[in-house]
Amino acid sequence: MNKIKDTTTETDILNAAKRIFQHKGMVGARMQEIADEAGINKALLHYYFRSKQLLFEAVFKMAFSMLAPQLNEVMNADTSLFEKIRSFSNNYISFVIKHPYLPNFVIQELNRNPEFVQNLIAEKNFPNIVKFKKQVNDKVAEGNIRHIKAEQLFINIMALNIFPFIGAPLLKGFTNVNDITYQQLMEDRKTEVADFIINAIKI
Amino acid sequence: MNKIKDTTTETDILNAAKRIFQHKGMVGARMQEIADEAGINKALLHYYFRSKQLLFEAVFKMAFSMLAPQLNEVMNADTSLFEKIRSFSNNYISFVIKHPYLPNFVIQELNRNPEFVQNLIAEKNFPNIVKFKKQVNDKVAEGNIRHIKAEQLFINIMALNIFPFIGAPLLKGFTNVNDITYQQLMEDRKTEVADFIINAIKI
DNA sequence: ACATTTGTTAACCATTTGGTTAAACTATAT
DNA sequence: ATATAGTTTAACCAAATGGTTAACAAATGT
Repeated sequence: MNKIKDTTTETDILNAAKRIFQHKGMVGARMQEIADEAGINKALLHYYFRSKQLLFEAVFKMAFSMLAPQLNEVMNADTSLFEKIRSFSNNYISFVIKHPYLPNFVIQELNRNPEFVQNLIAEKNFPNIVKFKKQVNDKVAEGNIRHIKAEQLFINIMALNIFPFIGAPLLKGFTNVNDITYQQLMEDRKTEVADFIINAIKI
Repeated sequence: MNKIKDTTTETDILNAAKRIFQHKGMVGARMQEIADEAGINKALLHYYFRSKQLLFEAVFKMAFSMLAPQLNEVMNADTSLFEKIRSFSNNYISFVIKHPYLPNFVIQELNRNPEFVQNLIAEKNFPNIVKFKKQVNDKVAEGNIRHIKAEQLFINIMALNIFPFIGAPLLKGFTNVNDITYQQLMEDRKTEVADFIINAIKI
C-alpha cells in the first residue's frame, strides 16, 4: 500500500551507474564511485548486480534501448523517404541535446567490445534496415532520387546526425566557436541536416 | 657511425605505447602491457617518460600530428572548393583505412578530457578554418553554391568522412553487412562522399 | 686504465580496486 | 512474540597497478 518509496534501491543504483558509466566508460568507472553516487554501500551493488560487468551490461542495454526507437523511426516508419529523413534528423538531434553523453557512450563501448553488437541484435526492437533499403531502391528505380546505395545513404544520415555530438570537442576547436555558438549550430541542424541530405539525393 | 640500431628504445616504447593506447585508451592501457609489447622492463618506461600520463601525451600528440596534415588540406589548400572536398575525402579515407584506430582514439580521448584541445590549438600546424570559411562565403555570395554556413559544411564534411570508421561496429550491425562488404563500402566512399556533398551544395 | 654518465633490470612498495563475508537491521508471515 | 526471508553495512581480502629503488651493465670521455 505504502508506495511512497516504491522502486528505490535497484533503480537508484541503475541511475547512479548510468551517470558514472556514461561519463567515464566501463573501464574508467569505479564501483565505489557508483555506490557513493547512489548513496549506498559498495556491497549492495554486488548484492543487486553481482559484478561490475553485469551492472555495466544492464546500464548499457538501458542506454541502447533509449536510442533504438529513434533509429527505428528512420527505418520502419510508414512515411515517405524525405519525410523520414526530416523527422529523424529533427527528433534525433532534439533527443541528443537532452542526453548528450549517450551516443558517445554507446559508440565507445561498442568499439571496445565489437562482439557485443551480436548480443544487441538478438534483442527485440533492434533496428533493421530492410524496409528502408527497399524504399530507397524503389525511389532510385523510379528515378525519383539520384542513384545511391541504401547502405551509403543510411550511413550518411547517421554520420550527419550523430557525429557532431561525438566529435564536439574537436569540432569546437577547429571551427573556433564557443559552447553557446556550437549549441546554436546544433539547433540549426535540426532542419539543416535534412535539407542537406535531400538536396544531395534529389534529382 | 654504426647506425644499424639507431633510434631504438625510445621509439620502441613509443610504438608499443601507440598500439596499446590506441586499442585500449588511456584508462584501459597498462604500463606492464606496454613494457611487454616493447620488449623491455616496466621501469624503463618511467626512465624515458616519467609517468603514464606523459607517455600518453607523447603518443596522443604523435597521433594527432598524423591527422592534422590531412585536415589542413580541407582548410588551407589553394584549390577550388569542390576540388578540396574531393581530394580530402579521397585522401582521408585512404589514410584511415590504413590507420583504423586513429580517429576513434583521438575523439575518445578528447571527450574524456575536452580541455586538452586548448593544448593542441597552441601547437603549430593546428588546423584552422579561416581560409575555408572565406572560400565558402565567397562561393555563396557569388551564387555558385547554395546558401550554407561554412561551419555547417565543415562539420558535414568531417562527419561523412570520419563517422563511418568510428561507428563501424554499430553501422555493420544496422546494415547487416559483413566486414568485407563494409570495407568495400568504405572504398566506394572515397568518391561517393564527395559526390554526395557536392550535390548537396551545388545549385 | 679508469671514472663518469647513460641505459637496463629485478625486486619492492603503497594504493586502488573489484569482490567477499559475517553480522546487523527490517519487514513480513505465522 | 517470534521465526523467516530479504536488505544493508563495516570490515576484510587478494590481485592488480603505477611508480620507486638500488644494484648492475654498457658506453663514453679523459
